[in-house]
Amino acid sequence: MNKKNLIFIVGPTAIGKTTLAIAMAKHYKTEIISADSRQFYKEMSIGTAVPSPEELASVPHHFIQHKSIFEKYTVGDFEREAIEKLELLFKDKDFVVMVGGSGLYIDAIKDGLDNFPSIDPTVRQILNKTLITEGLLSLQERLKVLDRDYYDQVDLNNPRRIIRALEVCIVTGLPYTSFLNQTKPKRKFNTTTIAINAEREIIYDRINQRVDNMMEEGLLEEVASLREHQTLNALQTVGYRELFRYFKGEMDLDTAVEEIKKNTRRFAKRQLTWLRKKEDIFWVDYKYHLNEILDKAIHKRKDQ
RNA sequence: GGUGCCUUAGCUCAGUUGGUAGAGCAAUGGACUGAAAAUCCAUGUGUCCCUGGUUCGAUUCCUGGAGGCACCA
Repeated sequence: MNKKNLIFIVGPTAIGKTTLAIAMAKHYKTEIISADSRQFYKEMSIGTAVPSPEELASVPHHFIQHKSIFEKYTVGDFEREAIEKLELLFKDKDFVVMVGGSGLYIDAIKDGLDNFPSIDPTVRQILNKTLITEGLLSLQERLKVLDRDYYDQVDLNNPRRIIRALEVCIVTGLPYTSFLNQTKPKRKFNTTTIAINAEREIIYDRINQRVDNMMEEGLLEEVASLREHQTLNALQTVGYRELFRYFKGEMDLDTAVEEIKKNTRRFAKRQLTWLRKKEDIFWVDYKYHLNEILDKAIHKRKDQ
């Protein structure tokens, strides 16, 4: 029987995932891997709510601010690096904690993504231009020719989905769908997923409070220092985009802060939508007791 | 105290020549395999302030209240 266990801590933003992850990691005398698509970047810290220096010092963390916003970094890259790191950690640990709010990144570790060849980024650039010059319909028609199966199932209104499929089709000469549902190697560890949740009103209160705290900590200055890079993908992030707009004079500061709160609320809602459909999640209230989680979610096999 | 105006969705308001109502924003539900804090789709949630009256029928008209705003005292 496999004794290696990966514990995922998930949930909407600002619910307290970091705190639980640290408590859990301390309990098992282990380390934490972050699966947060924005805390990867070393140039961003206030707006991404990376753990505090004290928190980072209390338990070893990985994949926090290990990349630059100037680097291209994909879910696939993360999957490879994180699995490699996990194998290393599992050499002398039975438990590892992974924490993050990016559902796709969690799933990539839990179940694995299909293998795709890497795609030259210029292909996507060209397709993005085509979207502007020729319109979505033109891209839809190309997809219809190159991958009729995907054309029939994809959300045709979503340019991101269409462009992703097209870039794979164009570069490989094969339909996008031909890469899907490959038999993926089974993970060499067990997984337990713990999702923290609370009433919507409580989540929203916490979000509002956190945004105010970020502003007090100097989010405005952090964003100002990144202004010239605002078109980079990593900076397409709640808390940054709104303040870039403020600097452009599109809205006053109070409005920008309200927009940050609103967009963070919407983000939290999308996170919950992603999690709700999962069947093997152990949901806990934000006023959890660690021992209860350990007993019921992780050590449940002992009782059976 | 007097006069005028206002009270309809969480907010700002429109509207019904009397047949129980609709916009914007907010919100809610959903999709999503290398951009994912991204991107995309769908949805109106309501003692029409209260009370009597007229009427087959009142959120709409009339009486009387309550609250708000403005002006006059």
